[in-house]
Amino acid sequence: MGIQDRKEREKEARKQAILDAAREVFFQYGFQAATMDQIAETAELSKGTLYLYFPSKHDLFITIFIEGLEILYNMLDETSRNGKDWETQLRDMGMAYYRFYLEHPFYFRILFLWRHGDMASSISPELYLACLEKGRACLRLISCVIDRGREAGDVEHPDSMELAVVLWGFLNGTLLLYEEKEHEQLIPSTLDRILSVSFDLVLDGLKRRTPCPV
Amino acid sequence: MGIQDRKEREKEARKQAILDAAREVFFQYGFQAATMDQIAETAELSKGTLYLYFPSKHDLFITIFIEGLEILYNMLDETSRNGKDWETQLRDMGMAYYRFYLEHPFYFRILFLWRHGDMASSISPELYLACLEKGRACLRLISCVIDRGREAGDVEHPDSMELAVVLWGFLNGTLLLYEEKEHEQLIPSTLDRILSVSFDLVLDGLKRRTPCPV
Amino acid sequence: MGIQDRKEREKEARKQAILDAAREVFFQYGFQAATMDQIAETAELSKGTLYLYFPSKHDLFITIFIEGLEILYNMLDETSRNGKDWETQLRDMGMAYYRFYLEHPFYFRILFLWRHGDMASSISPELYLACLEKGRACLRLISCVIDRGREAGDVEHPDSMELAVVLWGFLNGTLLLYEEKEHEQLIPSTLDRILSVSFDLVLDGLKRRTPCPV
Amino acid sequence: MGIQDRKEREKEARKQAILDAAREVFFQYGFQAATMDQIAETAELSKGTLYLYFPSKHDLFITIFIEGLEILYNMLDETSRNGKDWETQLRDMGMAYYRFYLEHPFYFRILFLWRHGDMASSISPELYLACLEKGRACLRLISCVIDRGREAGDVEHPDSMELAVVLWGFLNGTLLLYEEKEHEQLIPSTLDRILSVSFDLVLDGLKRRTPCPV
DNA sequence: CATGAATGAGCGTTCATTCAT
DNA sequence: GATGAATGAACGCTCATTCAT
Repeated sequence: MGIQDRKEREKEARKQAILDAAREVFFQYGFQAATMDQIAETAELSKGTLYLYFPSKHDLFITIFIEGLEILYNMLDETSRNGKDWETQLRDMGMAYYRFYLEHPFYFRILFLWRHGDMASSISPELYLACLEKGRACLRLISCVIDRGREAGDVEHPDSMELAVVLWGFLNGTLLLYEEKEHEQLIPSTLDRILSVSFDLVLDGLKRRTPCPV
Repeated sequence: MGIQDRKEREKEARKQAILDAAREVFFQYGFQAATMDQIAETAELSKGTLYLYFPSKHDLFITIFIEGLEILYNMLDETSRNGKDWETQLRDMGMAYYRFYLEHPFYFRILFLWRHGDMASSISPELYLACLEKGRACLRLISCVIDRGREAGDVEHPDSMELAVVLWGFLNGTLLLYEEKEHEQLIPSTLDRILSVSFDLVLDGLKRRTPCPV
Repeated sequence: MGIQDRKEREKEARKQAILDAAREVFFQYGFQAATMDQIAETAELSKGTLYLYFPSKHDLFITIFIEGLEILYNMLDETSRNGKDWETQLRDMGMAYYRFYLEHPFYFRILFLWRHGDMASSISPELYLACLEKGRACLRLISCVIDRGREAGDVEHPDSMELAVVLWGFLNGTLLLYEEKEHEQLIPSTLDRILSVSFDLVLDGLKRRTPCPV
Repeated sequence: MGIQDRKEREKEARKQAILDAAREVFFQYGFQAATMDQIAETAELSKGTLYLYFPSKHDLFITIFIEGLEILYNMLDETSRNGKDWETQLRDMGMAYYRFYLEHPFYFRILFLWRHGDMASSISPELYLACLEKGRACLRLISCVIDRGREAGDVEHPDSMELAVVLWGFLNGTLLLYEEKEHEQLIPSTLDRILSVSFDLVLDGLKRRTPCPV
């Protein structure tokens, strides 16, 4: 029985080696510019072997894509369990996303920056669905926190999932601004400051506005 | 005398025909995947003719890119002159951007979605600077409106350009969410609703919060 | 009648303008790399006009080629009339060729360096024959001088045309050595010196060797 | 063990097949006019395969070029060891060059006839230096023989390398005359005769001229 | 199972030549 | 006669994928 296991393990190890190489190459060059030759060489494997483990360049890429999604999800998930009040927690989750952006800039780029063309049509349906579901899960983590705000009476808006989408878009858009090569010449402020302003603004906007008497 | 003019007009018309074809192809496939063959075929011209009017694929693309930038700028600019109070105007400008997105979705994609690689290095410096300046001009339009809010004492934050960047990023991020092919399965709401929520939230967040007495 | 003449003259002038441009461009870039566009632009004429006066790029080139041949011929011819003794004259003609090389290096290159591929097959037969005849004429000038050496009893070899060919080849080969980009690294001497050695050697070799008595 | 060897041999064979095809095509058309498509078709391989074995058209060409250089060097080198007296040996080396020309006319053309443009700039420096050094080595072989003539007191000129260059140029120039397509109509003698005359003339010119007493 | 040699369609760009005006 | 816009066949080179071993 051990033989079977070992083979299984070796196979998995090989797959990881390929993924490691693909990650490195995709991170450095992006999807289009990366070549299977580069990946094969980096993995110290033959090009043919790549196709034994992954049916296409697209699939290889989407696997890396999902990795990033999972890392992001886990960072958000962990934060969502920190037991703080909803407002602090929401801000923490924003910061967690920011940390993801800082610590895994290449994953961030792959997830939100590089266009994937008609990738959807060229990858297997399972992978496609897996991507979707993971994205939904991230949004759910956020909407849960907002729900707590609503339960506390701090948030008025009735649909917390909608708010989650809005917040997600906000943060994303801000980070993306800084991904442009020219951002220094376009934006007169650091990302840190801009994000700080964003958080304040969003949280203020989110909180129920009790009309001031008089 | 008419002959000269007619020739001029025909030449311009041909240039437009090429741009029309290029727009169509770039819109459908993006910069990388589009080919000069496709553009030539779409324009019903030979490939060589393309190079009579545009020195390279990059130049063709950047011309389309700038078209989009100008359309967007003009829509924002027009709105910025509508003479309404700052809050309404800011909302109107957001809606103008939204209209741009709705009416020119492909331009939107070209401007904000598709990565342009190191396009900067392969286009003429003048074009590059023109692009940057146009982008800055858009941000200035926004910051001007915010300034009016500050002057009216409604906005506390001292740096209106920073706020403009934040708002721009917010709106962008939200729109981008809907650019994903899978958005229907990811987001449980229409873009209309999401944007409405966004505007409310941002404007509420923006306005000076006079601490409620008591 | 004057009108006819003027038209004729204008036509000739146009042809010369084209040739001037072609010469400039061919000299700078060689046959292959030169383009009809460059020539047209240099001539300040349209590309179509070039084809009105010359049936092809090849013909244009061969016309320049013949120009060079005529210059060379005239320089040799002039020298051949200087009335000096045969040995001095032969040396003078060698020097004339060297002067041609120095004063018209681009013509030299066109005549002896740049390969013309199957140019022969793509130009008109008349031009082709004209080239040949001019080349023969040059050789005849040399053989005539040698004949005088034979008549003077200084040269033994019976066929002066053969000797002319040999001398022509000698000089050519020596000059060609210096046309290689790398000649400085290959040849440990200046062209002046090498040619001086060559002339001495050839003239010594040419002169009848009366076996030394004893 | 044999498998490895066989693969190695097959690879080498393929490389040779490509070189054979390239030789054929370059010989027929020269560097510029030859195309990779032609070479691929001649080799009965796909174009991509060519690039598996040679990184560029230039490299393919320079490999053929060096082949020719080595053949020539070896023919000269072999002759330089024949132990005969210097005069006979020098004549033999001339004949060896002539044999090279006769037996490898296309290599001759590649080495001395076709311009290589700025090939120097597009090949690796090592290859470039190797070419130069091989050329120098050929000249050295000649100068060594002349040195023996000087030591024997038969040659007066003090710089045997200079003489070697002169002789090399002489022979080259003569052979080149016969490379012109039109040589039959230009030159009234066979190459054999012309070379024979050349050798006599050069050797006579080379030998010390003891002034005839009386 | 792993290899890596082979494929071939495809790319952006060039340029001699043609031809309607 | 003169124009110059249009052509289209090439070109050198790339690279995702296949398949015999």
